Amino acid sequence: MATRQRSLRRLLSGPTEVAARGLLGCMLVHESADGVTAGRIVETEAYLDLGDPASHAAMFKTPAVAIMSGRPGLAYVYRSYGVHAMVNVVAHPPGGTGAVLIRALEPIEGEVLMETRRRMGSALAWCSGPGKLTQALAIGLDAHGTDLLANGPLRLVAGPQVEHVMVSGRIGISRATEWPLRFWEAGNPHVSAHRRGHSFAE
DNA sequence: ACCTGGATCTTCT
DNA sequence: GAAGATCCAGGTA
Repeated sequence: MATRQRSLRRLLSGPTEVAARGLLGCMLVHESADGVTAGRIVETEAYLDLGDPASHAAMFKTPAVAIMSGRPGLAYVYRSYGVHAMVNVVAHPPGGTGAVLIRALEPIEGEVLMETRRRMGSALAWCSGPGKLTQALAIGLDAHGTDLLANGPLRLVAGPQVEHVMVSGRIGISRATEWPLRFWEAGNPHVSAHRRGHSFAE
């Protein structure tokens, strides 16, 4: 397992878009006071450096965003629409900038907790969106800066490579919408349903 | 100081 | 298909 975490560190130290694809199939685990919740990553988006007009790195110059240039594996967490927390994993080559937005999980552990936190009956509604999964796993802004590769309560765990990966433009943004930086596991029902069409296989 | 626009989700019609 | 909830950063003054 030390080996697995090492390979994750290596994955996250490469190009952000490669990391976004490689994170599919990995697990996001959170041990909170209430109990353990965990899910398998099935949808991601890459946000690049200053050359990516949709990336916070190019849009803001705040201390929080600066973490995108920090050590690969750190968590970049921010609030969206004043309501939702979004989790990103810092990933870029040495000296670079970039992060991967975790957009959807397939619930693996702690389903009862997830249902309680989400107050939604269907399992498909628990983690099928970036704002949903942070609520289901109880990930808040206080998680910002966490090293997800350290063995802490909030962590990433490497998993088998996903075989069938689909790619499309990123969604919910207004710039560089055609850049093929959204990745998901083909056919997985836990992928966010919003604007699912218009995609292509790699 | 004020205004605007989001990497969204839910609950309506 | 549309809009409200609700916060924060950046631009403009």
